[in-house]
Amino acid sequence: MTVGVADPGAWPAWFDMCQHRQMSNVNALPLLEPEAAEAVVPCCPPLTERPLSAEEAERTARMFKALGDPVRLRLFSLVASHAGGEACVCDISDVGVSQPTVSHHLKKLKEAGLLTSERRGTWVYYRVEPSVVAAMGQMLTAR
Amino acid sequence: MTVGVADPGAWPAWFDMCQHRQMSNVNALPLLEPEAAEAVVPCCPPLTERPLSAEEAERTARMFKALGDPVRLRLFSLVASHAGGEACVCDISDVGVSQPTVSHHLKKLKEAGLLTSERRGTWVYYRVEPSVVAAMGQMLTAR
DNA sequence: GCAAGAGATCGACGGATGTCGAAGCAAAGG
DNA sequence: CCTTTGCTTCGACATCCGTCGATCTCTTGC
Repeated sequence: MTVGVADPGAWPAWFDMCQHRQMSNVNALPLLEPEAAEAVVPCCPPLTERPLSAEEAERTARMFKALGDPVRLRLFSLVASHAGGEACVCDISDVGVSQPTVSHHLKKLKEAGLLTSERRGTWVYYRVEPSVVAAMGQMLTAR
Repeated sequence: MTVGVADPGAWPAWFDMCQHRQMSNVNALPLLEPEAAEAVVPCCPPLTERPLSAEEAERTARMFKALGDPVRLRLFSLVASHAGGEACVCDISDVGVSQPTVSHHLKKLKEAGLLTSERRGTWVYYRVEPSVVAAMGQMLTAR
Protein backbone atom coordinates (compact mmCIF):
# COMPACT_ATOMS: atom_id res chain seq x y z
CA MET A 1 0.00 0.00 0.00
CA THR A 2 0.98 3.54 -0.46
CA VAL A 3 3.26 4.85 2.21
CA GLY A 4 3.29 8.45 1.09
CA VAL A 5 4.91 11.11 3.16
CA ALA A 6 6.54 9.58 6.15
CA ASP A 7 5.63 12.08 8.81
CA PRO A 8 1.98 12.91 8.38
CA GLY A 9 2.44 16.21 10.14
CA ALA A 10 5.37 17.27 8.04
CA TRP A 11 3.74 19.55 5.51
CA PRO A 12 0.08 18.79 5.01
CA ALA A 13 -0.93 22.12 6.43
CA TRP A 14 1.16 24.27 4.16
CA PHE A 15 0.46 22.08 1.22
CA ASP A 16 -3.20 22.76 1.67
CA MET A 17 -2.44 26.43 1.73
CA CYS A 18 -0.37 26.01 -1.33
CA GLN A 19 -3.29 24.54 -3.14
CA HIS A 20 -5.25 27.73 -2.96
CA ARG A 21 -5.75 29.50 -6.18
CA GLN A 22 -4.11 32.88 -6.40
CA MET A 23 -5.26 34.76 -9.45
CA SER A 24 -6.19 38.38 -9.76
CA ASN A 25 -8.64 38.55 -6.92
CA VAL A 26 -7.52 36.46 -4.04
CA ASN A 27 -11.08 36.31 -2.87
CA ALA A 28 -10.40 32.64 -2.90
CA LEU A 29 -12.18 31.18 0.05
CA PRO A 30 -10.35 28.12 1.17
CA LEU A 31 -13.33 25.83 1.45
CA LEU A 32 -16.21 24.51 -0.58
CA GLU A 33 -17.02 25.60 -4.09
CA PRO A 34 -15.92 24.35 -7.47
CA GLU A 35 -12.82 26.38 -7.86
CA ALA A 36 -12.77 28.80 -10.69
CA ALA A 37 -11.56 27.32 -13.91
CA GLU A 38 -7.93 28.21 -13.79
CA ALA A 39 -5.11 28.16 -11.39
CA VAL A 40 -5.13 26.15 -8.24
CA VAL A 41 -1.54 26.65 -8.89
CA PRO A 42 1.42 28.40 -7.51
CA CYS A 43 1.09 28.06 -3.83
CA CYS A 44 4.35 29.76 -3.46
CA PRO A 45 4.65 32.94 -5.44
CA PRO A 46 7.91 33.61 -7.26
CA LEU A 47 10.64 34.58 -4.84
CA THR A 48 10.82 37.85 -6.73
CA GLU A 49 7.25 38.79 -5.98
CA ARG A 50 7.47 39.59 -2.30
CA PRO A 51 9.62 38.80 0.71
CA LEU A 52 8.91 35.45 2.31
CA SER A 53 7.65 35.35 5.85
CA ALA A 54 9.64 33.43 8.41
CA GLU A 55 7.21 30.54 8.32
CA GLU A 56 7.08 30.37 4.56
CA ALA A 57 10.84 30.42 4.46
CA GLU A 58 11.02 27.62 6.98
CA ARG A 59 8.73 25.36 4.98
CA THR A 60 10.22 26.21 1.64
CA ALA A 61 13.81 25.89 2.75
CA ARG A 62 13.06 22.33 3.76
CA MET A 63 12.29 21.46 0.16
CA PHE A 64 15.35 23.16 -1.29
CA LYS A 65 17.54 21.66 1.37
CA ALA A 66 16.35 18.24 0.30
CA LEU A 67 17.89 18.84 -3.11
CA GLY A 68 20.94 20.46 -1.58
CA ASP A 69 22.90 17.27 -1.27
CA PRO A 70 24.69 15.68 -4.25
CA VAL A 71 23.66 12.14 -3.38
CA ARG A 72 20.03 13.11 -2.87
CA LEU A 73 20.02 15.08 -6.08
CA ARG A 74 21.30 12.05 -7.98
CA LEU A 75 18.77 9.77 -6.34
CA PHE A 76 16.03 12.20 -7.18
CA SER A 77 17.02 12.50 -10.82
CA LEU A 78 17.37 8.72 -11.01
CA VAL A 79 13.80 8.31 -9.85
CA ALA A 80 12.52 11.21 -11.90
CA SER A 81 14.08 10.01 -15.11
CA HIS A 82 13.38 6.34 -14.64
CA ALA A 83 11.16 4.55 -17.09
CA GLY A 84 7.59 4.33 -15.88
CA GLY A 85 8.00 7.29 -13.59
CA GLU A 86 9.06 5.13 -10.71
CA ALA A 87 12.08 3.21 -9.55
CA CYS A 88 12.77 0.41 -7.15
CA VAL A 89 15.44 1.14 -4.58
CA CYS A 90 17.51 -1.63 -6.08
CA ASP A 91 17.44 0.22 -9.40
CA ILE A 92 19.04 3.33 -8.02
CA SER A 93 21.30 2.12 -5.22
CA ASP A 94 24.49 2.57 -7.16
CA VAL A 95 25.43 6.10 -6.24
CA GLY A 96 28.58 5.37 -4.32
CA VAL A 97 27.26 5.21 -0.77
CA SER A 98 26.10 2.34 1.41
CA GLN A 99 22.60 0.98 1.34
CA PRO A 100 21.62 2.47 4.71
CA THR A 101 22.75 5.83 3.44
CA VAL A 102 20.64 5.51 0.32
CA SER A 103 17.69 4.63 2.48
CA HIS A 104 18.39 7.62 4.70
CA HIS A 105 18.43 10.02 1.78
CA LEU A 106 15.30 8.61 0.23
CA LYS A 107 13.59 9.16 3.54
CA LYS A 108 14.69 12.77 3.56
CA LEU A 109 13.33 13.30 0.08
CA LYS A 110 10.08 11.74 1.16
CA GLU A 111 9.84 13.91 4.25
CA ALA A 112 10.35 16.95 2.07
CA GLY A 113 7.39 15.86 -0.02
CA LEU A 114 9.42 15.38 -3.18
CA LEU A 115 9.00 11.62 -3.37
CA THR A 116 6.43 9.06 -2.41
CA SER A 117 7.01 5.37 -1.89
CA GLU A 118 5.02 2.23 -2.27
CA ARG A 119 5.89 -1.31 -1.35
CA ARG A 120 5.01 -3.98 -3.87
CA GLY A 121 6.02 -7.41 -2.76
CA THR A 122 9.64 -7.51 -1.86
CA TRP A 123 10.48 -4.19 -3.42
CA VAL A 124 9.80 -0.57 -2.58
CA TYR A 125 9.15 1.80 -5.42
CA TYR A 126 9.68 5.55 -5.33
CA ARG A 127 8.14 8.17 -7.58
CA VAL A 128 8.27 11.93 -7.69
CA GLU A 129 5.48 14.18 -6.45
CA PRO A 130 5.00 16.41 -9.48
CA SER A 131 2.98 19.14 -7.79
CA VAL A 132 5.61 19.81 -5.18
CA VAL A 133 8.40 19.93 -7.71
CA ALA A 134 6.32 22.23 -9.87
CA ALA A 135 5.75 24.51 -6.90
CA MET A 136 9.47 24.78 -6.37
CA GLY A 137 9.95 25.58 -10.03
CA GLN A 138 7.33 28.32 -9.77
CA MET A 139 9.24 30.04 -7.06
CA LEU A 140 12.25 30.33 -9.32
CA THR A 141 10.21 31.84 -12.09
CA ALA A 142 11.71 34.92 -13.65
CA ARG A 143 8.71 36.99 -12.66
CA MET B 1 33.22 48.27 -8.22
CA THR B 2 31.53 45.03 -8.92
CA VAL B 3 32.56 42.27 -6.66
CA GLY B 4 30.64 39.51 -8.35
CA VAL B 5 31.07 35.94 -7.36
CA ALA B 6 33.43 35.67 -4.50
CA ASP B 7 35.46 32.66 -5.50
CA PRO B 8 36.33 32.99 -9.15
CA GLY B 9 37.02 29.30 -9.45
CA ALA B 10 33.77 28.24 -7.92
CA TRP B 11 31.64 27.56 -10.95
CA PRO B 12 32.89 29.39 -13.98
CA ALA B 13 33.24 26.28 -16.08
CA TRP B 14 29.74 25.03 -15.72
CA PHE B 15 28.32 28.47 -15.82
CA ASP B 16 29.75 28.90 -19.28
CA MET B 17 27.86 25.81 -20.24
CA CYS B 18 24.76 27.24 -18.69
CA GLN B 19 25.10 30.40 -20.65
CA HIS B 20 24.36 28.75 -23.92
CA ARG B 21 21.28 30.10 -25.53
CA GLN B 22 18.29 27.92 -25.66
CA MET B 23 15.23 29.52 -27.18
CA SER B 24 14.48 30.38 -30.73
CA ASN B 25 15.58 33.94 -30.33
CA VAL B 26 17.58 34.48 -27.26
CA ASN B 27 19.84 35.91 -29.85
CA ALA B 28 21.47 37.92 -27.14
CA LEU B 29 24.77 36.30 -27.77
CA PRO B 30 27.38 37.66 -25.49
CA LEU B 31 30.13 36.93 -27.93
CA LEU B 32 30.86 36.49 -31.58
CA GLU B 33 29.08 34.23 -34.00
CA PRO B 34 25.56 33.09 -34.67
CA GLU B 35 25.71 29.54 -33.45
CA ALA B 36 23.49 27.02 -35.11
CA ALA B 37 19.91 28.14 -35.02
CA GLU B 38 18.24 26.59 -32.07
CA ALA B 39 18.99 24.99 -28.81
CA VAL B 40 22.33 24.58 -27.27
CA VAL B 41 19.84 24.53 -24.56
CA PRO B 42 19.30 24.41 -20.94
CA CYS B 43 22.66 23.79 -19.49
CA CYS B 44 21.05 21.79 -16.88
CA PRO B 45 18.39 19.59 -18.34
CA PRO B 46 15.28 18.93 -16.32
CA LEU B 47 15.99 16.50 -13.53
CA THR B 48 13.45 14.23 -15.15
CA GLU B 49 15.36 13.96 -18.39
CA ARG B 50 18.29 11.83 -17.35
CA PRO B 51 20.21 10.88 -14.24
CA LEU B 52 22.72 13.48 -13.14
CA SER B 53 26.38 12.56 -13.12
CA ALA B 54 28.28 12.84 -9.87
CA GLU B 55 29.94 16.08 -10.97
CA GLU B 56 26.72 17.64 -12.18
CA ALA B 57 25.06 16.71 -8.94
CA GLU B 58 27.91 18.24 -6.97
CA ARG B 59 27.66 21.58 -8.76
CA THR B 60 23.91 21.69 -8.79
CA ALA B 61 23.47 20.69 -5.18
CA ARG B 62 25.56 23.69 -4.20
CA MET B 63 22.94 26.00 -5.66
CA PHE B 64 19.97 24.27 -4.07
CA LYS B 65 21.78 24.07 -0.77
CA ALA B 66 22.18 27.82 -0.86
CA LEU B 67 18.41 28.16 -0.80
CA GLY B 68 18.08 25.39 1.75
CA ASP B 69 18.33 27.67 4.76
CA PRO B 70 15.36 29.72 5.96
CA VAL B 71 17.40 32.82 6.64
CA ARG B 72 19.13 32.68 3.28
CA LEU B 73 15.83 32.10 1.54
CA ARG B 74 14.37 35.17 3.19
CA LEU B 75 17.41 37.24 2.33
CA PHE B 76 17.22 36.06 -1.24
CA SER B 77 13.56 36.89 -1.61
CA LEU B 78 14.16 40.25 0.04
CA VAL B 79 16.76 41.09 -2.56
CA ALA B 80 14.80 39.56 -5.41
CA SER B 81 11.62 41.43 -4.58
CA HIS B 82 13.23 44.73 -3.67
CA ALA B 83 12.43 47.79 -5.71
CA GLY B 84 15.02 48.41 -8.38
CA GLY B 85 16.14 44.82 -8.40
CA GLU B 86 18.74 45.43 -5.78
CA ALA B 87 18.96 45.96 -2.07
CA CYS B 88 21.46 47.42 0.34
CA VAL B 89 22.41 45.14 3.20
CA CYS B 90 20.90 47.64 5.58
CA ASP B 91 17.58 47.25 3.78
CA ILE B 92 17.37 43.53 4.45
CA SER B 93 19.14 43.03 7.75
CA ASP B 94 16.01 42.52 9.75
CA VAL B 95 15.58 38.78 9.55
CA GLY B 96 16.13 37.94 13.18
CA VAL B 97 19.81 37.14 13.23
CA SER B 98 22.86 39.24 13.97
CA GLN B 99 24.43 41.39 11.32
CA PRO B 100 27.55 39.22 10.96
CA THR B 101 25.28 36.27 10.34
CA VAL B 102 23.44 38.18 7.63
CA SER B 103 26.76 38.94 6.03
CA HIS B 104 27.75 35.30 6.25
CA HIS B 105 24.61 34.14 4.49
CA LEU B 106 24.88 36.75 1.78
CA LYS B 107 28.37 35.49 1.12
CA LYS B 108 27.07 31.97 0.75
CA LEU B 109 24.45 33.10 -1.73
CA LYS B 110 27.14 34.92 -3.65
CA GLU B 111 29.41 31.90 -3.71
CA ALA B 112 26.55 29.84 -5.06
CA GLY B 113 26.21 32.32 -7.89
CA LEU B 114 22.72 33.40 -6.93
CA LEU B 115 23.62 36.94 -5.95
CA THR B 116 26.16 39.53 -6.94
CA SER B 117 27.28 42.49 -4.90
CA GLU B 118 28.52 45.95 -5.58
CA ARG B 119 29.81 48.59 -3.23
CA ARG B 120 28.61 52.14 -3.82
CA GLY B 121 29.95 54.56 -1.31
CA THR B 122 29.23 53.41 2.18
CA TRP B 123 26.73 50.80 1.16
CA VAL B 124 26.92 47.39 -0.47
CA TYR B 125 24.13 46.45 -2.83
CA TYR B 126 23.10 42.92 -3.69
CA ARG B 127 21.16 41.79 -6.74
CA VAL B 128 20.08 38.43 -8.07
CA GLU B 129 21.78 36.67 -10.97
CA PRO B 130 18.77 35.90 -13.15
CA SER B 131 20.43 33.36 -15.42
CA VAL B 132 21.46 31.13 -12.56
CA VAL B 133 18.05 31.25 -10.96
CA ALA B 134 16.48 30.50 -14.32
CA ALA B 135 18.76 27.51 -14.74
CA MET B 136 17.60 26.15 -11.41
CA GLY B 137 14.01 26.66 -12.46
CA GLN B 138 14.66 24.76 -15.67
CA MET B 139 15.78 21.72 -13.76
CA LEU B 140 12.47 21.58 -11.94
CA THR B 141 10.52 21.77 -15.14
CA ALA B 142 7.72 19.25 -15.50
CA ARG B 143 9.46 17.61 -18.41
C1' DG C 1 8.82 -22.70 10.33
C1' DC C 2 12.98 -21.18 8.38
C1' DA C 3 16.29 -19.19 5.35
C1' DA C 4 17.22 -15.55 2.09
C1' DG C 5 16.79 -11.08 0.12
C1' DA C 6 15.19 -6.12 0.11
C1' DG C 7 14.91 -2.05 2.84
C1' DA C 8 14.48 0.49 7.03
C1' DT C 9 16.16 1.74 11.60
C1' DC C 10 19.70 2.31 15.22
C1' DG C 11 23.92 4.07 17.32
C1' DA C 12 28.16 6.12 16.77
C1' DC C 13 31.41 9.21 14.89
C1' DG C 14 33.58 13.05 12.37
C1' DG C 15 33.11 16.89 9.69
C1' DA C 16 30.15 20.67 8.06
C1' DT C 17 27.28 24.63 9.26
C1' DG C 18 24.66 28.41 11.70
C1' DT C 19 25.30 31.50 15.23
C1' DC C 20 27.36 35.07 17.98
C1' DG C 21 30.65 38.80 19.90
C1' DA C 22 34.83 41.01 18.98
C1' DA C 23 37.78 42.94 15.93
C1' DG C 24 39.02 44.66 11.31
C1' DC C 25 38.33 47.57 7.14
C1' DA C 26 36.52 51.02 4.16
C1' DA C 27 34.03 55.25 3.02
C1' DA C 28 32.23 59.74 4.61
C1' DG C 29 32.19 63.70 7.55
C1' DG C 30 33.70 66.54 10.78
C1' DC D 1 43.30 62.80 12.05
C1' DC D 2 39.66 60.93 14.31
C1' DT D 3 34.98 59.38 14.67
C1' DT D 4 31.04 57.33 12.92
C1' DT D 5 28.59 54.18 10.18
C1' DG D 6 28.08 50.04 7.19
C1' DC D 7 29.71 45.76 6.37
C1' DT D 8 33.13 41.84 6.39
C1' DT D 9 36.24 38.74 8.70
C1' DC D 10 37.78 36.02 12.64
C1' DG D 11 37.48 32.66 16.40
C1' DA D 12 34.79 29.90 19.17
C1' DC D 13 31.08 27.04 20.10
C1' DA D 14 26.97 24.04 19.75
C1' DT D 15 24.25 21.72 16.75
C1' DC D 16 23.17 19.47 12.59
C1' DC D 17 24.07 16.10 9.07
C1' DG D 18 26.14 12.48 6.08
C1' DT D 19 28.16 8.23 6.63
C1' DC D 20 28.83 3.53 8.04
C1' DG D 21 28.26 -1.28 10.25
C1' DA D 22 25.12 -3.80 12.80
C1' DT D 23 20.63 -4.99 13.50
C1' DC D 24 15.72 -5.19 12.74
C1' DT D 25 11.40 -5.84 9.84
C1' DC D 26 8.91 -7.59 6.16
C1' DT D 27 8.03 -10.53 2.28
C1' DT D 28 8.76 -14.53 -0.48
C1' DG D 29 9.88 -19.29 -1.34
C1' DC D 30 11.14 -23.68 0.17
